[in-house]
Amino acid sequence: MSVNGAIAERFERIARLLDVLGADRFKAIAHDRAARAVQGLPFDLGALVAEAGEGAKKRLMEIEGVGPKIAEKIVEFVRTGAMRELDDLTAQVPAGVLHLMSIPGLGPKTAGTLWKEGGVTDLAGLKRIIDDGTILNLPRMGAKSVEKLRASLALADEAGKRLALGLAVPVAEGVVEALRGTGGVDRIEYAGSLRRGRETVADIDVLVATRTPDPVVRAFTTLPGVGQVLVAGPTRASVRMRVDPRLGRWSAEGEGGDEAPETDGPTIQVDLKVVPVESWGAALMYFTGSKDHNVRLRERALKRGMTLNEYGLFPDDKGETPPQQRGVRAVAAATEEEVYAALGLPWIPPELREDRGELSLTQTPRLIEVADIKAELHAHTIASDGAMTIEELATRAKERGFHTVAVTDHSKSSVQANGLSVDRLLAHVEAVHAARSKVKGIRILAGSEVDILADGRLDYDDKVLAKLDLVVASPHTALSQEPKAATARLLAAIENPHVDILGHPTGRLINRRAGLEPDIAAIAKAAATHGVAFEINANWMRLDLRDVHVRAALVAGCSIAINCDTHDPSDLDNLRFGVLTGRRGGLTPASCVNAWTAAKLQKWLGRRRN
DNA sequence: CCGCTCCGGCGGCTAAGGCAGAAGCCTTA
Repeated sequence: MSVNGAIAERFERIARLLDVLGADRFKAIAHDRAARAVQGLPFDLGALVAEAGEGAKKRLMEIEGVGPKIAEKIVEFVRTGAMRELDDLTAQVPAGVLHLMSIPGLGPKTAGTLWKEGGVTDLAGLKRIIDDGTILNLPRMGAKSVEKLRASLALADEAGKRLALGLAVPVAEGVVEALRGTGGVDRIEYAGSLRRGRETVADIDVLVATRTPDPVVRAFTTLPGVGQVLVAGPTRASVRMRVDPRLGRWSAEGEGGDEAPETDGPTIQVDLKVVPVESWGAALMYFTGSKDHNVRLRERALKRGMTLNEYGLFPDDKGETPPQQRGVRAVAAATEEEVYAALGLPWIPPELREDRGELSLTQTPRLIEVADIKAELHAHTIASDGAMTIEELATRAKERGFHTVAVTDHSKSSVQANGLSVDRLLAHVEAVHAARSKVKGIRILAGSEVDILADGRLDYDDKVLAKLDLVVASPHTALSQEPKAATARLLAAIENPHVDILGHPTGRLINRRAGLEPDIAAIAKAAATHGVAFEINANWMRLDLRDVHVRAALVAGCSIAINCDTHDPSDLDNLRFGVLTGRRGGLTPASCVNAWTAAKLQKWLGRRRN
């Protein structure tokens, strides 16, 4: 785990421990905020502390959400590898108590009560007192609560998991389409972290505007695939829904274990919120989040004498009951644009709503869009492990409106993917040249996805690489090497004069493999110097680079490529996920090589050739 | 604990739903 990740994880643990101990809840919130701030930083805290020396604390306090105490804990962790405060807190609470809170519906207060008054120290202990009935002796524990706990406990493993973006999107679109068909739906859209384009989601949020909520809620709770109905009121409902495994591609490409489709498939919580259409904008903001972004907006509203909730932005009359219930007229509510404008802000793209400084934007940034992408620069054919011929690949790319496609089959070390020997590669280059006369109207580049070996050498000699129009260099093996070795490895690849794009730089697989943890700032700096682009691999199982790395790469001045790593025609549909990830990192068309004109792209590819 | 504002102290986003226990707490979003 990266230093930032390790620190964030510890701050979160401190927050949860403070919650359970019933300590100052604002202190817990502060640690949660610090955790998220640290996670989103485009630089490494280990490096900052090392470089800044005595001034480290002061530098750290420049980070929003990091004050003197948090800064000291960061310095302490970087220098000693530990946080005494965390150790002290951990010693006060049995290890299993924090796991209790992973059960939906069981929060810190209940966990505290179960532990202190019920002697429960882990999930097994909870199960025991549910089974023998003694749980009923505890305060606020009735038959109904216990029954819910029992049901949630049975699904505890399932509920804690986050679902990959690429699996969640089809579920969300299915729900939206099904409900759109019920009568009286004015507007419907999915929101939440899915709309923000996060790589994984804990639940799916769907927002509906209608004058007749009852039939919509009823239709929702009886959709096919709905298991448990968690709550169902007049304006909101939550269910657990089965994810159809056929929706996603389950077997990983080439390397790594092929995962057998699970017979049941995973489940995901889906939340429905119903609002009147005049509140659409405010409700969409509320339901899109992030929570931290919303908190910032509400604070901003209060400072300006207004109050913001999911029904609108209202004048703040300090009333006891919510303003909309007293017929107070909203300052803004119908569209997101007008609510942001009334708060003195430009419309902020959902992908940036993470409380990472987006409230200081003065105009809406023009982020990359799917329609900007005019080239696929990482694609495989039947020569290695793809499903298409060169001609078919080129035809499909052309159909998408692309001006360029690069044929980049695997190199010789990727034996499992039928990587090309030097002789086969040279013949393949000839085949690509031949295909140019068969498929007109698109530029077909002869390239390779060449393995970056564990020590940083490339899988083909420079003489061979020199014959190619484009080289994507990617790590495929030795993906658990030490960060230092990983950094040196990727630096070596970047410094090779034939490399154009660093493909899926960390090799991580979402929910399956952590991948390399190089010093992103260091390799980004080198990539900027050598004119090498970093890839966002758009496959939803990869999304590699990830969002915060994209941001770090852009800060360093790198160009970014968004590639589908196409193996079969449907892979080009993954482009949207790569674009979302780029947007989350603040990527604009100017910094995305796939969005450049054919001429500009060609000029860039020629920069170190000839 | 943080940020703000002023150097010591104070306030900190908002609402709905569900349960337990009869007004309020807890959880989640």
